[in-house]
Amino acid sequence: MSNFEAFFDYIQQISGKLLSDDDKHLLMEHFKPKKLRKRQYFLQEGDVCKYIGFIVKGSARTFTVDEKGHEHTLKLSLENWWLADFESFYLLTPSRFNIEALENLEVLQSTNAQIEEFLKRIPAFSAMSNLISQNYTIANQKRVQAAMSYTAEERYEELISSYPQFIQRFPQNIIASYLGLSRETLSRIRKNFSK
Amino acid sequence: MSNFEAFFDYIQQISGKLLSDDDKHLLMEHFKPKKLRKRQYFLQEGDVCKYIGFIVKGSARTFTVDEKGHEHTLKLSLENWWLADFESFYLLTPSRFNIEALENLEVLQSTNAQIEEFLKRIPAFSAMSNLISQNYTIANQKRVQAAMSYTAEERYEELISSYPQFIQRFPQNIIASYLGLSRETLSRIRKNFSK
DNA sequence: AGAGTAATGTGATTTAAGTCACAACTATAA
DNA sequence: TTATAGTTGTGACTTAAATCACATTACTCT
Repeated sequence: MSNFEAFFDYIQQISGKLLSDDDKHLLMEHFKPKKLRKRQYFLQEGDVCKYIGFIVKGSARTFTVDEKGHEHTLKLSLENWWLADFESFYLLTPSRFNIEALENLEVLQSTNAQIEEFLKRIPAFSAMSNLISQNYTIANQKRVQAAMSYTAEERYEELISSYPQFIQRFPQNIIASYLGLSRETLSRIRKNFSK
Repeated sequence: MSNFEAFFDYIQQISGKLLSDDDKHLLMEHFKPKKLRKRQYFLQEGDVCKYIGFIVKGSARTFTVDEKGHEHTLKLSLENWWLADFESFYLLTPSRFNIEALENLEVLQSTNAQIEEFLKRIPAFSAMSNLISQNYTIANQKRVQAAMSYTAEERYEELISSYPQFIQRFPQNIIASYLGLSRETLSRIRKNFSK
């Protein structure tokens, strides 16, 4: 099935290791395809994040809603990214986040217990996991730095250079909430930019 | 040596696995004790972060200086934490950060190549590493959320509840730069608080 | 012990960004 | 195809926090 081919390629490419036929069967057996339509929820605030999803097609955002009703987008996720609230997923605690499909979404999903199995039994999976952890750590560090040290304009420029796809693919109100800005401020920054 | 005892305890406690005598010898052979006096640098901007340190005693901060000369503290680190710019350490790229001892500092340090060896050869070390990655991911997620969604007051309250030690141990200008505030604003927030 | 440096407090002023309000435009769905 | 909801732009006003300036207090180093 083509979904899985892309997934296998991803694991092999990141890890630099090959998956055996047995490995592939194990993964196919325990990763379940799941489809969400635009605006459906992968995870709702208060629920435990039981599944981690590998995005085959589509996009999603992870966000909170504060007391004033403002949404704060923590993460935007595209094809070949992992989708979960890792805090809730690892610790099995209720999530403070919502994860919503921004476009029709196809994921391959599995549980924490299964992931532990894959890590033990599939060397390529384990190597991929370690590298992904590293990348997340690096990306998070950058994001913290940007949030703390940069002005609104600088954060927008940084986003354009790091994730140009986001600008194309997501509406401005989502981008604004990802950058920690009001949509009006983002609109004004864009106006200055185009000059 | 007592330095290593605390280190071994840490690994065993986090991983839930025991270190064999061989494991311990391997670690002692390749983790080198290093002392820094207050205000000395563990890492300077522009250098590659060749070493990761396990803090046995003391504290440090990871920070950048922007064009206006303002310092932004990304991370504060205490005993039993790991000290490195992970981006530079993993990728061997020049670091954008400085890491400075805030108090006299004792670390056990090792290189990326050695860490790879420990991960392969010491199950307790590998298990510890995976759990630490998880914890970092969770902590970073919280920090991003706080930076993006919370007001100055809320960030200060959150710090008090998450890391009360920080308030005792670090001067206010450092805390302010960690929270992404001017020192004056932090001073005023504290004034309100004590009422 | 005393000079020099670093850390903190506080008022006055400025500024970046948020908020509010409304208009214009663009999807989407019945 | 028209009604409805969602998205974007823009002006007027407000506000949280930064900046500037100076006083006070606490370290630390020889």
